[in-house]
Amino acid sequence: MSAPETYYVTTPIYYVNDSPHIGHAYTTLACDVLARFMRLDGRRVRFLTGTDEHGQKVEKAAGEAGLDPQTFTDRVSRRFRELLEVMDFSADDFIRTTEPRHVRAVQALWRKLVERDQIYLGKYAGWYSVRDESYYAESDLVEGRAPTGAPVEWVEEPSYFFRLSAWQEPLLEFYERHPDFVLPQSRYNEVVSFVRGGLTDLSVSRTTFRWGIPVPDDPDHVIYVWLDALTNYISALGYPDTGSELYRRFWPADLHVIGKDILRFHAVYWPAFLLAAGIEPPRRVFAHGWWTNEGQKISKSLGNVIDPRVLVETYGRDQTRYFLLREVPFGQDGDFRHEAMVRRINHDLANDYGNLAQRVLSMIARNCDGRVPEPGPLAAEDRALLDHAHALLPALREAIGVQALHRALELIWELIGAANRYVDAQAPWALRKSDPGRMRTVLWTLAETIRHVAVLTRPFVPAASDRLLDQLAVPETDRVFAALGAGGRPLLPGTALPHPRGVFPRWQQE
RNA sequence: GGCGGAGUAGCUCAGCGGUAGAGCAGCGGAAUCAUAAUCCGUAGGUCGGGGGUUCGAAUCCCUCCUCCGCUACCA
Repeated sequence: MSAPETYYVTTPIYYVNDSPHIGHAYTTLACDVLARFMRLDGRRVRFLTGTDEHGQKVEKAAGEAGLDPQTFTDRVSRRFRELLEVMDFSADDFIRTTEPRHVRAVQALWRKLVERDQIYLGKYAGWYSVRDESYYAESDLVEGRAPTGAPVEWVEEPSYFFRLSAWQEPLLEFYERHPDFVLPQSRYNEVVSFVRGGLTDLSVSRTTFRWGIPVPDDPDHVIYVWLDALTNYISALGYPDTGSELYRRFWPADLHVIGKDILRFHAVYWPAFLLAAGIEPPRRVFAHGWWTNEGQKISKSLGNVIDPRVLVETYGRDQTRYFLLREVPFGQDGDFRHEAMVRRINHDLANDYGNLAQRVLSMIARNCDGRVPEPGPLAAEDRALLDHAHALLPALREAIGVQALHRALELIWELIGAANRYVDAQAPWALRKSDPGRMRTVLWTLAETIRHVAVLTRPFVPAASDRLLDQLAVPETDRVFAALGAGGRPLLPGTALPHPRGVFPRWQQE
């Protein structure tokens, strides 16, 4: 038996300057679904998230809170770790940039770059925005501020530079050879046109603050936060020990999921650093969009920040997960609206899905002695529904392969719709008297279809899916994709089923 | 200024050379197994404006308008 395929997916590490909000939850959610899907599909998965804890902003924020940076950072980092529980995220590792394993990796990468003559000592003079962690040319400034509106300060200091300019052509070749390195497509175009526009060497060290990883052999300098942060993707695999099991198995990463605001760092700087160090770049960077709140841009000053904790408490964990993934094509911006959320909960989850299960399981409970019915010969309509169910997994693989999470859900709901139509067309409640044998065949076909749906919704709405699988008495070991399809492990007639209970309650007007 | 994308039913969007589509909302009906949940029917919208190519254009070309993203520059 050959080794299972692997899958390495990451979130960005979240900056501890901020508490977790819907944006963080959204990114990690997407990764969680992908990780769960791949695990159920038999792949060996590594799902990484964590926190980015260095930099001037953190140093300042800690000072304002009257704490030393490490204490401050411990505190905020914990909140991000707690988000995993809140949203039911299945991360395999949580990395912090203040951990020794990470510091060691960053310094090793730095040394590697120096060794390969990719870093040189120069002098930096220019405008720097602490808030953006970014430099701006004089010409970028708008009324003395960064184009983002952030305040800037004049910085003049010795600095190490990374020879980014030397990587313009290699990067362009790399993009050309990997046309799906960046998704969505429009982001790929942006990246390519940015690099075509010319790259200048990148300042990669600071002497103006201390809270960071010291430059090896020159402790006056602290390593640029992005070089520091991006390295987490390999430090979590044990870099610089490239012979380690984790590293060999999982690098290069299959996917970095990010928000669109940090695309340049991931699609330009990161592959440039890696190419310069002789390390293979990741396979894909997917940049998703932003959420607005009831049509309004989300900002702290507006006070309309969405706390994932509140969403989960208000609407439910699976409901929140479903809404975020279904409401908006993954990659586009979305609008969070209470009304839309309620519609998704009641229509998609309670009515279409939950009620399908409930009506079928109730009929089985009442008319089949609470056991999986014994089907007779299958009619064409039965086969058609089962064929649809069996064909779903390959279709989902395709959608998931390009991170079309919304499309995957759409495909599943097409089967749910077909199953509801089938119930009405077959009218098993009428068959109860006219043809009980036929009724049992219909109910078995439906139960089997629901089994497929429940297994396939596990990555998206894990808890509810499992509650449904409990009701179908599907053993833990059969709740995987290998148990689906024509050669799978169908429900066994005669199996006793627990009393049916709804898995997706309707949202009640409060 | 440059590059890219978008403007299609009330809303969100798909279609991308061959007599205008989906979901949601709305309207009418059927059914009654079920969380009053389902199913069926119903969309008369100059496909942003104008011009062109074609037997035929949301669909190709030109042009204009509006919006969005990336990027550059002037000051």
